[in-house]
Amino acid sequence: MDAQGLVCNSCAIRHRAVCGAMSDTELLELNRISNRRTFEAGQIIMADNEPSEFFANVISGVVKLTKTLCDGREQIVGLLFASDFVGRAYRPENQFSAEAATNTELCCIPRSRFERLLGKHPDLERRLFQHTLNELDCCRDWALLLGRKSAEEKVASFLTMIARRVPNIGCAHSDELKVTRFELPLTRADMADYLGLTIETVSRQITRLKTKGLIALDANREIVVPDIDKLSELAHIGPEAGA
Amino acid sequence: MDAQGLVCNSCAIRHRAVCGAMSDTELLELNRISNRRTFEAGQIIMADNEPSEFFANVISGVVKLTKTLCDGREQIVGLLFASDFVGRAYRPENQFSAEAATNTELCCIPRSRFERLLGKHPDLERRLFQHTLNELDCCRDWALLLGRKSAEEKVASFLTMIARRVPNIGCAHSDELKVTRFELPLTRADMADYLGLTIETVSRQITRLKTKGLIALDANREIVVPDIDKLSELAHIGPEAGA
DNA sequence: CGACATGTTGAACCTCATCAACCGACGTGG
DNA sequence: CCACGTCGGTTGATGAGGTTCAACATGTCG
Repeated sequence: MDAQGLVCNSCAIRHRAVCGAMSDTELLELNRISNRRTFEAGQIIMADNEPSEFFANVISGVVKLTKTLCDGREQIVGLLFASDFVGRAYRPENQFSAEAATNTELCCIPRSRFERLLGKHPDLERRLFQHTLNELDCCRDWALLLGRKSAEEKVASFLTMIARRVPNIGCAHSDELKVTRFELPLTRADMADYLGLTIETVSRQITRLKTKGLIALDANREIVVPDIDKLSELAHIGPEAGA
Repeated sequence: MDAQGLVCNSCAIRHRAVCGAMSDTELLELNRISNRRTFEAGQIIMADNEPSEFFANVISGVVKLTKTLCDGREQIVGLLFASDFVGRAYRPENQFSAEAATNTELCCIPRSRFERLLGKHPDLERRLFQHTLNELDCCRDWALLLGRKSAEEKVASFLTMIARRVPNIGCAHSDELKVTRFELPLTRADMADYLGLTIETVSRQITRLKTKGLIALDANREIVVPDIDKLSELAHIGPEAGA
């Protein structure tokens, strides 16, 4: 039974998440074995190379997947947003750790039960497969960014991606003027780890974009983008890439 | 019917490729709809953002997946070796182009027929899914490399990965002395595009490894690694990562 | 208030990119 | 047969883009 007594049926991410594959009756079954959990920013959800006993859907918040070298260098190899799936099917442990980047709400499902479900419902498995294919596409976009883009392009790419995937903050003129406004879900340190840069470089590039007039900061984490097209042009993002 | 009259049953990659999921009778079906094709080094197999009419298994050779920025910067976002799968299920086009890095032999299957097969054989789909999961793992390893490793570590990582995935060349002392010896399937330019470096840096790092005694060159493309453990130590590769 | 975390800015340094010259192998055509 | 161009690769000199180290600013919490 769901911890909060909520039913999957009314779940905010029901249609976009893997559960979108399931019929109402199947959802009842899923509902019985899933439970919501919250993680505070910084908490480890799944540890590197340790078996985890559950899978999860992200309901709200952002989860970062990180790899760490023995000498402490760190790289974020994936970001998960609402409706994304956490965990590695067919293998109990990941080769990276999953950590809450912000306060996060997850819908958790015990590993064994979910795998049984996968075996029974080909539609569910197919849906998860497609999710994985999309993740692979994103990862490859990111490889291009990490290997070939300048610091400025990296930061601009990151901001355009976040603008697309994070709920926008309404403001008076947002609709008429196409102003985009959102809260950064990551610290400068996390941004650096995601972009293959240092904190200082990220900070400098942000002030550079600011002086260029491409973005404005209402607070350290609150970004206003007057013209998202200009920003993404600077980012050298191909058609529909970036997330 | 297979072009060479070969049956899948006796295929060299039968057990490692996705077809490993299929029974003998199913293989007969697969055999009817598949055909072998060869591609010379440099030939495009699937073009960026263009629908391709077939999927394929790599039988021999190496295929590179590349993304190109509008200004010509290029990044290889994946390498495929024998038994790997080419193509994107559930979507006719890729967001990158697939190109033969060496002379390559592929086992091609028409897109529509293969997708019908996928629908009929959940085992096949599961197998392809697992293949995709592995590819995603590799891609994330590579993100760590691209984002956080030095040029020397990158080249060392690349060589250890290739040593593991490419058929080794036998030589007199290879067995007793644990000497690894293989042919590089990529030009320096391709290596640079894979590692997020320039040709010159790759070349310099190779000569550096040579003077350090970590590798030796019999020819430009023929690498001898006296002690693979030392090399992979320098590469800072975690447990079982790198491919 | 002080301690701590997050973020910005400055100066010096270093890795790697850039530009350029050069080498050897190979193929081609006069 | 040799001159020539091309391709893959190496090496050198130079400089720019990012890192590193350090100081400082701001905000939050006990």
